[in-house]
Formats: sequence, C-alpha cells, structure tokens
Amino acid sequence: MLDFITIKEVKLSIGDWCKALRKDEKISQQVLAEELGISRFTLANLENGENPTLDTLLKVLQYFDELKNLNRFIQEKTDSLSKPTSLY
Amino acid sequence: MLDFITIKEVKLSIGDWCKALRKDEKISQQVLAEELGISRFTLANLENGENPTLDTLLKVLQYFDELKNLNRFIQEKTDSLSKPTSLY
DNA sequence: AAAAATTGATGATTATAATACACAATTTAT
DNA sequence: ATAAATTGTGTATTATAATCATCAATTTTT
Repeated sequence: MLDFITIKEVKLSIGDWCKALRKDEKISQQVLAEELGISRFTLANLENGENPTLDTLLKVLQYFDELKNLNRFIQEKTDSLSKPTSLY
Repeated sequence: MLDFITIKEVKLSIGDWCKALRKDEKISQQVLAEELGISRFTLANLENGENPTLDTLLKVLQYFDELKNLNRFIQEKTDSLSKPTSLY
C-alpha cells in the first residue's frame, strides 16, 4: 500500500466535489447558499475543505440530487458487513 | 422516481454503517471512542443519526480503513462532472 | 484595461457539536 | 434469573461550526 489517505485529503475531495456540482449548474456560492438556507461563509468553508457539519454537506448533495447515490453506496457497505461472512 | 430520500435517512444510514463497522470488529463504543480521541457521547450520536461534524465521521472511517474507498467514490463523481460533457 | 461579479478571509456574536459526568435502560454473559 | 457489560440519554460546560457584516483578492465580463 503506502497510499494511505488523510482526513484532510478527503475533506478537500469533498469540497472539490461540491464545488464541481455547483459549477456544473453555473450558480454562485451566494445563490446556492440562499437556496439551501445557509450562509455563504458556511458553503465556502465546505468547498475549501474546512470542517463542516454532516448536515451542511448533505444539504448540498440533496440540492444536486446526489443523496440517493450516496445512500446506496453506504447501504452496500453496510450490507456487505452484515452478510454471513462472504465465504470463498 | 418518487423514491426521494431525506437527509435524516442518510444520516441514519451513515450511523448504521459506522455501527456495523464497529460491531464487525467487536469493540465497544467506549473503546473505539478512546482510540479515536473523541467522547463516547459523540460516537453514540453519530451512530444514532444525529448531526456530527464531518471530522467525527471521517475519524471513524479512517479507523476502519474506509477512507480510500470513500475518496475514490467522491473523486469519480467529481471527475465525471469535469469531463468534456459525456457526449452521447 | 476597467468594471462587475465572485470568492476568500477577518472579527464579533450566536447556535450547536463536543466534552465530562452520571444514571437509567438495554443487551450480553454467566 | 442475576450480574456484567454496553448503550441511550440527561444536565452543565467548553469548543467550535454557523451567522452576519465587511473588505480584500481573485475571476469573469464587457
């Protein structure tokens, strides 16, 4: 391995994702923040890899219709654990 | 569709995932919290679908070596957006 | 190149997540 | 069934995310 990843890196990835989603729809932080009912500062922090609440992240993902995909990803992970031990 | 998902549901999924990861290793909230340097209360809240910080979630995922997978998921999402518009 | 729009960043205040302690309720083990 | 361990939940306090206002810096538009 050696390719271990830090929490900070994941936060930056998440920030990049949120920014890409927003850019893709060509809306400003200002506008999106208003739509989500959060401050522009909070949104900027999320996009810049600061440490927001899970709620803030999920609000953004919900707006861009990414909640279902994420939920599927998570549930698959959970299911693979609760299964009778993948015998092979 | 009609199968839209709420933020609360995703939080519960995330909590279930974290709990499943912990149960899979057969360690208590107490022990895991100490390992992560967070309070047992914070960990319990995460597992019960409350609203933690992203940092708390990522600490748990890091412990169970799930950061790399998550990061890949996120970056794929980001890449698919920054690509030259999937022409079809 | 200038103007306009967008974004990054600061300080002060508010809201809330995190901590610490305790105890009840539940789950697991004997 | 009892005891032990684990987990959920309460209050009080502390740490920090979120808000609000503002201004500088950057990016985009004309």
